[in-house]
Amino acid sequence: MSITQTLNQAITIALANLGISGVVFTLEHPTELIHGDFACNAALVAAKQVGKNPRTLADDIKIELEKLEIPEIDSVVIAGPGFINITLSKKFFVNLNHQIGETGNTFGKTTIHAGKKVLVEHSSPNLFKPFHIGHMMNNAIGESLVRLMQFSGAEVATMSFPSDISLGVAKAIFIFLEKKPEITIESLGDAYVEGTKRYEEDESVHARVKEIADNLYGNVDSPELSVFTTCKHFNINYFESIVGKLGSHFDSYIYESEAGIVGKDLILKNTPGIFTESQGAIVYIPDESKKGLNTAVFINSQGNPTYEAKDIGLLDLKFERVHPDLSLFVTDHEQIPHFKIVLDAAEKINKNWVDKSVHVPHGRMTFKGQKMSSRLGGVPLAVEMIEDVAIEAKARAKDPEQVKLAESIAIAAIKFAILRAKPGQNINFDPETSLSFEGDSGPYLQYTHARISSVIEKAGEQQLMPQYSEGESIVDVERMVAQFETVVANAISEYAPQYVVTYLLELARSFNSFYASNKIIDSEHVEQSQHRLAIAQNVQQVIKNGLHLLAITAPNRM
RNA sequence: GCUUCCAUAGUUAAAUGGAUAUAACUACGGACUUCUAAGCCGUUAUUCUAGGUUCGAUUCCUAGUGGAAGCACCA
Repeated sequence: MSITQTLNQAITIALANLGISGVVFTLEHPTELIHGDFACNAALVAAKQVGKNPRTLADDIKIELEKLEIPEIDSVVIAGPGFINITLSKKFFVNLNHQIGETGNTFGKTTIHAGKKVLVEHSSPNLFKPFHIGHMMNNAIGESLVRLMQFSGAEVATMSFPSDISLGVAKAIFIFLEKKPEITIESLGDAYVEGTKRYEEDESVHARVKEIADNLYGNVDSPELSVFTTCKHFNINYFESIVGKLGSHFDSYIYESEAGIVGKDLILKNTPGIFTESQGAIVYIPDESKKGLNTAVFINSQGNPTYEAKDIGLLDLKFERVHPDLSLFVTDHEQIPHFKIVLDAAEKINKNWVDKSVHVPHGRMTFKGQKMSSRLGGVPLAVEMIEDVAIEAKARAKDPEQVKLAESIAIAAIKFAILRAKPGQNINFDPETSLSFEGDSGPYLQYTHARISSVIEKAGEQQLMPQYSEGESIVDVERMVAQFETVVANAISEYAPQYVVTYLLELARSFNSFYASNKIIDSEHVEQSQHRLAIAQNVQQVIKNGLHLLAITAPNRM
């Protein structure tokens, strides 16, 4: 039983002994450690029901709690308007130290989604546009959710949904067939931009582009299909090499082309019925009662499925292939209205899909105050940005060994800037100010980890082994370590990686402060030294596990 | 016009309805004959406006101001 469960139960019993039941109270870590390890608001919430002053009631609850003699509780203090502040006992910390040693890299793992299957779809690329820093934002959040879900006890499947087909792609293929350039990531991007431009300027190419689109949508054997397939494979390799660097792996892909076929079929089966023909297209008209939902085109007048229909197909394929109990998908928040409509329509086809799906929207990166758009040039590519930041990291390296780490430090700095914010929030991304190696930053967390590794290694030379001592008093860093499990649990249930980020910063700061004023390796005070080493080791493990949840590497040296 | 989201120090961000709103960057100052100075300690500064609900509001509700997004065949 976790400490939270133990305390919850104890408070419920204490309340029951006072004849109080049905009170919904919270048990949380106070902002300041001075207030104890846990704070409970039961007295504040129940005061009215009982007709007592909150502080008086809190005092009564305290007495009942003390009667229970819970070994994990050291003391109970009533503070402020009537908070019940609980400080944990030495026994608890001894057990915790034990637990961290035993669980290691899985310390912090919960059972929130135990026995369930969770699907996470993220990082979906457009195969004719290079992977830019907007994609990197999606990836950072998506990958962190994957890791969090793995820590939820669920079996996790990952998926990406590449856009391989659209009228825009047909335009790009048109350019490719005409110019036959060597396939590179640049030529793909250029063809996309040029195709769009050409289509706008020259109406005479419309018929040919439509023909290409039809052949691609219909999977018809043709020169365009062959070029298209080659480009697609090329780009998937490029995509995998980048996301691999960022720590992601995808168990499977569903392409828009597949989803389009399935989606179109489903729409047609439900027309008329759920969908309606209108002006040559097939549309979905939401019920009058659905305020704010607009009519959307699912199959256009050319007979091709739109993004809406593709998403219906995607839902069908996801549930048919993976059978998830929970299906998360991560996209830009500008797609919120789109998914509202799609899910509203989807609910009428298969309610199960909608009940089990959760859309996790993220903000956009604004860059030097301007919103980035991939249709315009000048959007920084992910690889370029990593290289740029890595130059700075290299400049700080003290030896050739460290130069090799530059890239992973750069990635840490970038990911940190993304993950520290609430996912829905737009991020003002100015490398000058947002990307830091000092203070609240990814490298700061990495540095703290590396520093601890170094200390523990040095201790080994002096034959000092980390060992928890009952005689040593408990310090703030240890109390911080005890909060990790709660933080992970909250991050999982709210899809909120920023909780982990904020917590790791506090933990690292707390440790660095401890480190600055306490000598860890000290052969004259062996017991104390061993105890401090045990603390260092626990902090190191928690930082490592926390960074893992953010998909940031934890180097042993830097 | 309709719908939705957002507004926190000079800047970038944090805060399940809780206690003195948390940090970092910047600026200035400081400590260290100790294990990694990408570190530590200190100083200054913040909830858009007006109401409401509540024991308690950055958080919930109403109105306003300012910004962003979506609103028929792009994704």
